[in-house]
Amino acid sequence: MTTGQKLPARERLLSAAEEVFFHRGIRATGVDELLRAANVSAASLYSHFGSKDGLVAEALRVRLAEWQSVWDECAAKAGSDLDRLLSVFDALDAFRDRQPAARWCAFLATATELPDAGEEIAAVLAADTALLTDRLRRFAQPLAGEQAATLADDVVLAYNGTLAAYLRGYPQSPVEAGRRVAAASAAAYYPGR
Amino acid sequence: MTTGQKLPARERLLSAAEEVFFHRGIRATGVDELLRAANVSAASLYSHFGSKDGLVAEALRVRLAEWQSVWDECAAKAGSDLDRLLSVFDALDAFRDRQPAARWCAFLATATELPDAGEEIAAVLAADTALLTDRLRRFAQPLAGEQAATLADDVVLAYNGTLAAYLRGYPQSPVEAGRRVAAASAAAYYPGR
DNA sequence: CCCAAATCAGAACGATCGTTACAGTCAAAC
DNA sequence: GTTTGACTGTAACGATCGTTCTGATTTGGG
Repeated sequence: MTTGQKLPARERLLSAAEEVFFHRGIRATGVDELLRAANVSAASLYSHFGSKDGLVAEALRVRLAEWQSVWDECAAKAGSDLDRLLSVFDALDAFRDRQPAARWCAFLATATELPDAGEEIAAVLAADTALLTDRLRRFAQPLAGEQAATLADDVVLAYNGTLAAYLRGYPQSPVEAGRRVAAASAAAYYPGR
Repeated sequence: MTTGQKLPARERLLSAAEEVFFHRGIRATGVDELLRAANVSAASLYSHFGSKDGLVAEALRVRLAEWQSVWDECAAKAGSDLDRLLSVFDALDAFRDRQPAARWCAFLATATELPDAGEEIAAVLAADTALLTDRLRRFAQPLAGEQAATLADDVVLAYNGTLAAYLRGYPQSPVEAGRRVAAASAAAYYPGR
């Protein structure tokens, strides 16, 4: 089966939600299909999460926390200011290695699938963008000084483009291309060059 | 009303589909809601397009043709090889001026919303990517020579990132940032520098 | 052992989905 | 003036949606 049998129902639900919602799509996956994948009864879902949207929100929160911790590790390994700025691409590689389920970015996909999402879901999507921008602005500061915010914009854009490349199927090596583009952008901000 | 009353039903359907499918979402919009927006009866929809998916596919084909023609105009105005390569961003500005309906990219949004889309829809999405890559590789040739394909990859990635920026709400000026990123990438390929 | 919490299977709810059928209306073409 | 074709409004189809309910079964701690 897709999920270990001995975990409590709550964990099985989150695990199945990650697999099926972010791979086949949230709206494309009925609750019954999810329950079958998680090997869980309907009552368990609604007692734990209140609604399908509640489960989606919690799955997104879990995913955001894991993404942040993976990025933490990659950023800590960076040997230079530039490496630290580009560590978001290392994190993308590492994250996708252990989460091969999602077709592209779970947060952007959710924003597309649920344009009228409740505030609980919207808050997680906003937190993802906030994590990205805050951290990249901090990492860009030693490289670009006063222009750190603009360089961060460039890296976010390259990051967006890398994620969308998984969806489009082009370019074929998204992280490689994204890192190259981000590095070229960063080079333009080096003082004295 | 949203649509002129004197156009034939087929045109009203396509116009409403563009507005409502690509703004509120395809799955989020029921057929009944679309029929009300188009001021058309259900029988007209199914006699003209066969199914909801058929209408989606035709709306995407129309949109792709318009996008291509807008890009044609912008590319023709380019004053240099670099301008021609970056004209895809001018086209994005021009296209979104007259099509303020879509939340971000109709093709990538459809790929997200309908991961199991039929081949009719999938063909239009593939055609969009093919248009993008073929043209950008041609435009990149005078700038990057043998590395034209790689430069085209970079520009596609910056273009992807620009589109996704509309969805994420960041960076706040997507086209401006996308153009800047693409230009920085292109500069790295100039021969003799 | 016993109690209480967790979880189960399964039926059923009303709502909405995409689609089809039916009969009536209108305008132009012959 | 009649015929034809496009289009209309409305009702209904079966399927699926998210959710709730009932009642039995399992499970772990005192």
